Amino acid sequence: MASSAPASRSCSCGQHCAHCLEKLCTHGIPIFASLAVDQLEKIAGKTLHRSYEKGETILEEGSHPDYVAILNGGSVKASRFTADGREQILYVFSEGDFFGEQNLLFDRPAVYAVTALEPCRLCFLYKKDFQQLLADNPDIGLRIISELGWRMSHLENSVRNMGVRSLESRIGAVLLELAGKYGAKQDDGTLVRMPLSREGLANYIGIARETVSRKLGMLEDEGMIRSVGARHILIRDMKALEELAG
Amino acid sequence: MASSAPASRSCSCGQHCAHCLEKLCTHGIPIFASLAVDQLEKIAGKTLHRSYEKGETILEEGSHPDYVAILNGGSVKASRFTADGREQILYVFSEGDFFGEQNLLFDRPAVYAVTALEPCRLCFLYKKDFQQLLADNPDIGLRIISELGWRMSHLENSVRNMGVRSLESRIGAVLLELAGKYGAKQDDGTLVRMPLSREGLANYIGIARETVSRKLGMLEDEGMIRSVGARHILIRDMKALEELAG
DNA sequence: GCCCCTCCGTGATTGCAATCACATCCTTAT
DNA sequence: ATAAGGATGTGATTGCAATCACGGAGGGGC
Repeated sequence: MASSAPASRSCSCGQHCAHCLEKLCTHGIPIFASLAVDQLEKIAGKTLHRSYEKGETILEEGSHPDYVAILNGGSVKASRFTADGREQILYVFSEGDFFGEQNLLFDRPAVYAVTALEPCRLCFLYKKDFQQLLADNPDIGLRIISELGWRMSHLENSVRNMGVRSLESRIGAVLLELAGKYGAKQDDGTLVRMPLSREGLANYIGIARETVSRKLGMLEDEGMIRSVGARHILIRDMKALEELAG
Repeated sequence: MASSAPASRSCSCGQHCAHCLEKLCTHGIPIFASLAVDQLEKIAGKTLHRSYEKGETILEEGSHPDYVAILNGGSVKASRFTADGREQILYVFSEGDFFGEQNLLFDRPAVYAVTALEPCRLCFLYKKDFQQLLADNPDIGLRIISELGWRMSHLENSVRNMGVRSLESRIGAVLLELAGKYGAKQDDGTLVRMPLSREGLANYIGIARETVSRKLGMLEDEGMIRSVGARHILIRDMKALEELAG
């Protein structure tokens, strides 16, 4: 894993131009937001990079990764499996998200598998460098706590939603979430690029694939949304959707 | 809230005897584990203390507490409510657990209410003091990350379990969890003091109260457990229960 | 162009847990 | 002790989503 040669990321133009910043893998990552450019470059120089194709496994359940992985482009899913092979998707990560910090800092095995949902790029920061970084910048610890807090909010929402009976509100909630991450405003509504297939959606909210189809069909009949191809959904009435999601 | 006068907690015997350590509210709290005794005393001197009766609300959903609360004895539940008034319990906290750190560090409103399940004691550490503490001891930040990691594992488990169809395994999982926190080994099994009523259990795992009764009855018929009064359950066959929970 | 394979929608059936209704037990206050 | 109110067990019924089964659509490779 992550065995391809790391491209040097230091800014070759001798200045910190926008162009080079954009190519810097540590740039735009929330947990590194407090670092200065030269620090970003220093860290970037220590990372390994690798691209993954759709469907490739990045991290296996139960493994002991010795790196923090930072998602630099594309999106991945993090999922757990039950004994009888059913998948429960816990998170959909996209650019700027990270994973593996628990395993690295506290030597716990990974409790979920991470799989690419589309072609994506990751950068890996290894244990020693990450710990050094944390020691030098206590601020990063705070930012990690903050990010974990958001992630917990998300899970708390999931648990709450799954405890409720109404399937519709769960569908609504997940559509809103994906709209926030992958949606683009248009004249006639918000067009959402769906990183998950219908089956993926089903495994994300914990219901059957067929039920997802049926409920989405109902929402479409009501004029709330409209399917656009297989991988896009247009939200026509955001307000109604928000009300549905509660 | 927390308006009763704080008792001074510094060690009056002039030495760090076991007796006084036991009374020190900061002693035995995991996130403070790396602090020396004099630091523990210093923090303890800055805390406010208050006791709560069963059923009392400690923290309301949506409020902006400016303290971290550390549970010093007893147990509490953290729960969210749906629009139609249904309760979903997210956590059962007991001695040594803390809450409120997200609200305090990042000024986010509390997303769950916290209510006493039995008489309990809390100590409150206010914003300024907590931030100072974090700044002085970066180690505490790491310990918070660690604890949040465990809490996330718990939620990830909950989501996974709720995504699975089998009610039995969810019941089994929650019994195991409570056994770990409130269980005592005996000759004939593990006796678990149940902090939650049957309705509480139901709201914890997201199913109906009646179903909890029925499923527990089934487990009792199978000889796996035995109800002892209303507030205790004896686990007679731990192995079978673990298998059930997966 | 064609085939193959995966993803997706839809109908019919079934099963399981929510809900409703009520009797009983337990706790607690007076 | 006793009454009152809440918590709990249990049966009957119902509703909703899982499952099963299949046809169709779309997309990628050759």
